[in-house]
Amino acid sequence: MPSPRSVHPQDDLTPRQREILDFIRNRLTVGGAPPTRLEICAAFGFASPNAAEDHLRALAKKGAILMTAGAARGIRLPAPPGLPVIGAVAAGSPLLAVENQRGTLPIAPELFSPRADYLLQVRGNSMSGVGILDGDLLAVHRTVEARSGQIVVARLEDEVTVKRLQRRGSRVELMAENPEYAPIVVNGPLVIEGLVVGLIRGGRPL
Amino acid sequence: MPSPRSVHPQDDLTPRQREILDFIRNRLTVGGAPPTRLEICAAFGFASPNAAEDHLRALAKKGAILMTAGAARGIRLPAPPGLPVIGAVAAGSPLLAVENQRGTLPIAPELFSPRADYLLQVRGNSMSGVGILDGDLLAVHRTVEARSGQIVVARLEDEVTVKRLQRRGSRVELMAENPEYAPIVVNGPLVIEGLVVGLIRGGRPL
DNA sequence: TGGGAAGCTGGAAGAAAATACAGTCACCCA
DNA sequence: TGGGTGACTGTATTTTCTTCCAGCTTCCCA
Repeated sequence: MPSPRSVHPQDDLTPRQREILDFIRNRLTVGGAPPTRLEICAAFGFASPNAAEDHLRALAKKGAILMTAGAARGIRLPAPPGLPVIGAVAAGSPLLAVENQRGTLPIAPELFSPRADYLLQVRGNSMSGVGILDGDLLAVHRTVEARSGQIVVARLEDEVTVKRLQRRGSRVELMAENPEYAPIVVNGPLVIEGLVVGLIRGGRPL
Repeated sequence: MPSPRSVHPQDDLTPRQREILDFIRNRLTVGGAPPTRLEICAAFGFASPNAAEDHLRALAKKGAILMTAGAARGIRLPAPPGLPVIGAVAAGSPLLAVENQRGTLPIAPELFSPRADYLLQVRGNSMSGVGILDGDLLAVHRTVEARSGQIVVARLEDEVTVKRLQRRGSRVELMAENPEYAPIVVNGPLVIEGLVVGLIRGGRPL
């Protein structure tokens, strides 16, 4: 079995490599074309093009970039720039959620702050009070840290739900934003999957 | 006065030049980097790199592309691909609206259907019933045609507002989606500025 | 009817870029 | 106390790319 490469190749990069990758990303979005070795040298103060070459080799080996041999500016990003769309999640009374990627939308993760890692399609109207409606795509930042009052993507057993996190002392509650839905008092294992950092609605006239 | 170059530089291109431009656009989005002269030759069957060079010169002269002299793959697109963000519009009781571009967000117009032409920032909560909240960015498709029941950007005198259009025979009403706001019965001049085709909320955790 | 403009061929010079080879230095780890 | 890895310097070679030159054909239009 081949080594199970991380879903986020940038996770196992060194800090320096991450800097290089960020620079390449920036050049691709701002300038429209990937940098050359010499441009990387100029940006980081390297005296030798081989310093850049080494970094690119390392990034390519880790899957963070793709390189076209022999081509000028032959650096490409492996994943088409955009956010993966994850299948519907129960936002009504929690239903089974499938972590199944439906596709990709050409939206920059940096459009949101903190950066979005994926889009999650909402099912149900339990959060309609804060303008999250059935079918909306939520931009989610992957994290396990969430403060009380924030809207989170949470997993209870095998069910994924979007709710407002409420900590009252030791008690943890998941609050809907719709009077028709009662708060869920957590006593089983709760996993915070991420923080809701944005919302996209579209594809048809509203 | 210099010739008033069109806002859409691709409008006064020859069919062949448009083909070349489309190819460059495709390479930029699919491949991540602009093509070289020889790659253009290969794609179109040219025998000489100068055929590509001539086209690039023509495209640059017409403002459809920008070229960095001496750089490999030095072709760039003039407008950063994205949607202009228009300043806040009154979505409460209609206030003065400024058609002032604040900036640009890197979002593909084709993300919405029909295609979005600009983003309009909402002020007020008159449309909260359909999940449009204060500060949201609405994706707007520029059109004067709207059917009854659609959510439109409308101009009444000098005021711009977002409401649901309601035609009852000859009477035209602009309905809020919030019980605190009364319907507006239109008797003065009404201009439909566009159709709301999407929504983006972000920039901070919700 | 003649003169641009668009759209090409063919060739070639020189700059820009990729890439190989041979090292150095610091750090972590077994 | 090595040995591997990351992060570089310095030099050199080859390939890719840009860019220029000189021409050719077709079409439109004044």
